[in-house]
Amino acid sequence: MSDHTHDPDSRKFAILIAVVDDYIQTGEPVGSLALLARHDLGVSPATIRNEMAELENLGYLQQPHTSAGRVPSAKGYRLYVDSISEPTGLEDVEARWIREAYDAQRDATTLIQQTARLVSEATSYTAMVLGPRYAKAVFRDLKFLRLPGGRLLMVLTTDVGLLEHRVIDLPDGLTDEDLAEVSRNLNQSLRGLILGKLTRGYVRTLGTGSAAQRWLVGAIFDALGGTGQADADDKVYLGGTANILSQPDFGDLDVVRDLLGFLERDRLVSELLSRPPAGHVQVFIGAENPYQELQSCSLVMAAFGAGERVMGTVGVLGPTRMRYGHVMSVVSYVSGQLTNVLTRQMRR
Amino acid sequence: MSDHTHDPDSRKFAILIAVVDDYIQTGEPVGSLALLARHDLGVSPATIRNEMAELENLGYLQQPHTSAGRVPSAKGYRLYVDSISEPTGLEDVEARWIREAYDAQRDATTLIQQTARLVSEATSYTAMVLGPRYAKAVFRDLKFLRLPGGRLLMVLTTDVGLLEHRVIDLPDGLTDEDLAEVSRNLNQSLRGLILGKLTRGYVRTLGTGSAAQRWLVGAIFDALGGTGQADADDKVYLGGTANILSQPDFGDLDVVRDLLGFLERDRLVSELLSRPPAGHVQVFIGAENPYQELQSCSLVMAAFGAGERVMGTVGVLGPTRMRYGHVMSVVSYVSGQLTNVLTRQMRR
DNA sequence: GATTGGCACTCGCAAGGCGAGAGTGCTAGA
DNA sequence: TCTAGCACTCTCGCCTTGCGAGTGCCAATC
Repeated sequence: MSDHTHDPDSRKFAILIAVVDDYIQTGEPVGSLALLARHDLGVSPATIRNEMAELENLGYLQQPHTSAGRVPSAKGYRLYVDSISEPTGLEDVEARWIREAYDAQRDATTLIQQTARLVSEATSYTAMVLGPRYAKAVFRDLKFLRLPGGRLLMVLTTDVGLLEHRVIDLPDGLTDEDLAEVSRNLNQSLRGLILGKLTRGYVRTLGTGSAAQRWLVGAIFDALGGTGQADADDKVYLGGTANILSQPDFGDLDVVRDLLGFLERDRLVSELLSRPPAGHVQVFIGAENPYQELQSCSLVMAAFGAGERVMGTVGVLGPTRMRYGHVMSVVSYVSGQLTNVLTRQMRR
Repeated sequence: MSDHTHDPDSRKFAILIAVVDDYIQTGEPVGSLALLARHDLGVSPATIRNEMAELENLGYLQQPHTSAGRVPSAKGYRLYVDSISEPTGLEDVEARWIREAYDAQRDATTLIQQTARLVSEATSYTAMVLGPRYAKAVFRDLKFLRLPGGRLLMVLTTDVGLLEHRVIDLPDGLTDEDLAEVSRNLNQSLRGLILGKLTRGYVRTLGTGSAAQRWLVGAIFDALGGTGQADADDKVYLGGTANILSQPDFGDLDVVRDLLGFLERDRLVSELLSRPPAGHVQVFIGAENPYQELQSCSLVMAAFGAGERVMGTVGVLGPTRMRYGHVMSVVSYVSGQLTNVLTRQMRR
C-alpha cells in the first residue's frame, strides 16, 4: 500500500487539507458529512470515512474520542503548512493598511515598537518583536557628552542610524583631552565592526595613552556589554497579549497562565526569537516548540534586517489551530517592509 | 435603632471585620459557625446571625443566595479598608528583602523599572508603575550632541539626575556657535523650572539670535513636548500580569480579557495612575474605580516623589477580595523607599 | 476493485432528578 | 438581651438517561 498523501493531486491529500481548513475555521472535530457540506469532493461520505481512517493510521489525523470527527495531528498540520509554499494571499486592503502604517512613521525605533501592535491587530493573535539586535549592529560613530554630577553619556550610532546610550560615572582625573583622544581612537578603529564580535582583548589594545585613558576604554567596553551575553539587552516588544484569552482553544487556564508567565520574561522571549528562522518564514507547531510553555501553541516567525544582516525577528504566537496561511503572509510581509525601511536608512 | 458599626469597639464592627478577614482568606461565603470556628467572639452562633442579618440590612454584607454565608459588599470593604488607618504589618523579612533590592541598585531608572516586578512578587497581584513623570520634573541641564547624518541629540538632565533624550533632524544652516549660544541661553533661563509648565510662548522669548537659532528653540520645545499632552510620554511598567489568572475570583474570562486589554493600553494605565492619591495610600474598591474594565477589581496606589514633588505612582491591581492590609503595607513601603532614593539623588 | 448506501454501535454531552450539607430565620425560654 | 432548638431553603455534586453526531463494517453496485 503506497502513501499518496504527499502527492498534491491525490485525493487523500485534498481531504487532509480540507479537514485542516475546516478545523481551523470551525474549531470543531470535522466528520465526513460536515466535510462534504463545505467542500465538493465528488465522492460519498463513506469514501471520505475510509480515507480519513487511513489518514488516521498514517498519523495525520486523530480522534478526540471514538464517535467524534477528526482533528489534525501535529504531523497533519506540518504537512498542511509545508503545502503553503509561498505565503501569498494577503488581501490588498490589508497590505495597503500595513504599508501606510510604515510610510507614516520615519523613526526606525518607533517603527519596530509599533510593529508588535500592528501584527497583533492584523492577526488577532499575540505578536512578539525582537530588535533591533544590538550585538548584530555595526559600529558607525561614538560620541561622549559630559553630564552634570560627574557622569558621562556615551552615544553610539549604528550604521542603520539607531542609537544606543549608556551612562557611566566618571572618576575625577579624566580631562577633556582624554575624552577626545579616546573618542578619536575608537572611532577610527571600530568603524564598520560588528559590535557583538568585539572582544575585551581587542578593545584593550586601543587604550594606549594614560592610565586614565586605559581605564576609560575598559569602562566603555563594560558598559557596551560587548561580550556574548548581549541577549539580556535586546529589546522585546509584545502586542495583543490579551488576544490569548480570546482563543477558545485555550480553555485550560493553567496553560494560559504559563504562557503569559513566559511572555513576561523578556529574557526567554528574546532567546526564543534569537534563533534566526532558517527559511524565510519559519513555523513551529505544538511540540516542535523549544520551550515547554509553548508546546500547546504554534509559533510563526521571520527575521528582518538591513541589507544582508539579520537585525531582529517578528513572531506570532497562537493556538495550534492557527490561521497559518494568513499569519504567514502577514509575518512575511511585515518583515519585508521592516527590512526595506532599515535598508533604506543604512544607505543614507 | 442606632448603628454602632463605625464604633471600633462595638461588636457589630468586630464581626464585620472578622467576616471580611475570613472571606479574604478563604474566598468562601462565611457563615455564623465558620466565623466562630476562627474567631473567639464570646457569643453564640445565633447572636452572630442576628448581627449579621443587621449588617446586611445596613448594606455592609450580602448573601450570594438565601442559604449561604455572607460576603462583604463594596461598602463593607470600604469600612474595612478605612479601619486600616496606618498600614503597619509588613513582615521584617519582607521589608528587608525590599530594602536590599533597592540598596543593590543605584540607577534610578532601572530601579523604577524593577519596582513593578518587585511589587508583583511581593503581593502576588499585578503591579503597575508610572514614572518618572516627565511633566513634573525640574530642569537642570540641557546639552546638545551632533550625530552623524545631520541629526542632533538633546540630552536633558532633571534635578533628580534622570535623563531624557530626543533626536531631531538638523537643517544645514546651523553652526556650532548657534548651538552653543542656544544652549547657554536655555540653561540659564530654564534651570529650576518645571518642565510641564513651560509654555511655547515663554520658551519662544528665549530664541533671540538669528532665524536659525529661533527655529532651533522652537524645534526643541516641540521635541520636548512641553505642552499638556505629556501623558503620552509617561512610561508605564507592568509586573505580574500573569498573576491575574491565578486569582480564583476571576473565573469569568471576559472580565480578565478586558482587564488585560486595559493593561495593554499604556495610555489608559498612565491616565489611571496620574490622579495622585489623595492621602498616602489610596484604595479604589470595585465600582469606585474610574474605568469600566476595572470595576470588578480593587486598586491600591500611592505616589512616590523627590522631596515634595510627586514623580510617579505605584499601584497594585487585584480582586476585590484582596489582601488589603498586606498590599497597602507593601505599596506604602515601596513608595517610601523610592522617594528616599530619588530625594537622595536630588541632593547630590 | 473501488465506491456507495444501509445499519448497528459507540460515546460525549446536556438535562433532569435526587440526597446531603451548610446556613439561615424564627420562636420560645433563660 | 442572649441562647438553644428547629424547620426551612437553596446550592452543589452525583447519577441516570436520552439524544445526536459520527463511526466502522458489510453487502450491493458501477
